[in-house]
Amino acid sequence: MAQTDTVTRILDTAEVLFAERGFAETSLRTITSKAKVNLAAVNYHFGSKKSLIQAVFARYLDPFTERFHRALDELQADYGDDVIPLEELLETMARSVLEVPAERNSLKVFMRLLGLAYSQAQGHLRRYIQEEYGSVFTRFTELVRLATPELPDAERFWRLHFMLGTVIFTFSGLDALRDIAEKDYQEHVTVRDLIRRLRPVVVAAMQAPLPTPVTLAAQEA
Amino acid sequence: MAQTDTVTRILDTAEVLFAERGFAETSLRTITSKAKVNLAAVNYHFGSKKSLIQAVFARYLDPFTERFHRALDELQADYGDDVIPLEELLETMARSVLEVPAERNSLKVFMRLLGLAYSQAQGHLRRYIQEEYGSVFTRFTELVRLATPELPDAERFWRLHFMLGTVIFTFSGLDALRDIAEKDYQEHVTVRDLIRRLRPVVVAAMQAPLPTPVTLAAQEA
DNA sequence: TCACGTTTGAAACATCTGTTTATAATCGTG
DNA sequence: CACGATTATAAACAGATGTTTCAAACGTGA
Repeated sequence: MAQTDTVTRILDTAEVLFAERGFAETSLRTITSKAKVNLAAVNYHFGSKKSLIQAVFARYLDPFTERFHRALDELQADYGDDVIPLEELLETMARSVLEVPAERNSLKVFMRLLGLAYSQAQGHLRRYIQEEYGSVFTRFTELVRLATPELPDAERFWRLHFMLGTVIFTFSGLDALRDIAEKDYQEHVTVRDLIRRLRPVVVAAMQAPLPTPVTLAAQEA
Repeated sequence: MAQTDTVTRILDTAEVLFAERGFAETSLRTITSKAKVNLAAVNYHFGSKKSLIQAVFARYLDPFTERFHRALDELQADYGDDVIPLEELLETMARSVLEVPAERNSLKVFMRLLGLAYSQAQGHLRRYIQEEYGSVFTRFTELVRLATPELPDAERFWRLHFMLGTVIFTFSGLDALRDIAEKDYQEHVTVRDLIRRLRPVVVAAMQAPLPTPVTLAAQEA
């Protein structure tokens, strides 16, 4: 099939270029020439550059959400009415993320794309992701709520986003950080290695003591 | 002075547009028309768009590094040969960051720019910031090393970047997150409020137990 | 083999980009 | 005031961008 080949070749090329340089910094001409397809092929198969960007995300997020949902199903089946511990939830999420690009060798690309989705303006992207994949995260955060009853809702909300920042930021800048780490500490860092380092940090962060409440005296400006 | 007025009007406009949409997505025409100055003024006063971007950063980072250096001086004077506790170091850094845009009301812009510096390609920017302002961070991380002697060097390196991600990500997406938080939890979140919430999380993350070392059995692929 | 829908190809389109040029206005200073 | 330098302005430049057009090539079922 010539059609499918062109489509996947565009997607394969686009995802690494987007991950490397961002969306606005990657032109369709760069993509199509590197992918060895005609310039018009993008607009023919995807309609527009916007849609191409969304398609790139869908190819990662569709399998991820499906796996993540299934993993949460199993977890809930195992625990029945018992509360699922926080570590289990985090572990399950990490595993679901890791499994997605197992065939492809590009977890890096996946995480970098997520980072771009947050940091780049691209309003349409945030809306698309929220609408298309928001439900998994709602389900996940609800389970986290049950696992951390001692946390006020607002506190848990912020801490989850703190940790989201940690993960996305780390994997987004992975290459640069890895270079420094390798030069300074002579150790090659794999993604699994980073996840091993992240685990205790994230758990400790979620279980940190509550902040001191603001006293009236401390309120100024 | 007409010159100074044009220069600052360009910088004032550029920094908020950059923060809102990123560098590549903000054209010089957008900046100059919104700033009500001539298009050629940017190239006349700054030389190029690249240099304008760097100038925007310099206007934040110059005062910050100066304050931060002075604050660390005082801290080291107070503690003499004693080790400065981690909390003090973090507190000092937070205070230095907060003081910079006190006159301007744009801590948000400051943090968002930092986020962009990391996430956007813009190789020249990372180089510029590293060369121009790397020394303060070296000094800071060295003090953190003394404050956390139990951490292996590589572990501390990664944890510091984990926390950098937390902070930058949180403040970068502050507006969006604030909207959600306000809607869901009926509480208005100020920047000082967020810092109050961040403190125990960051401390707990830095002091989290060390990750379990990789066993030979667990090594696969 | 023919006809038809799908896919490719090269070229052109209009628009936007950062930068430069040449001229005019403005300012500070003697 | 007048002169020289600095700054502002409008116009043009060369190149890149996403998108569209239309003819050619292709694949497939009759």
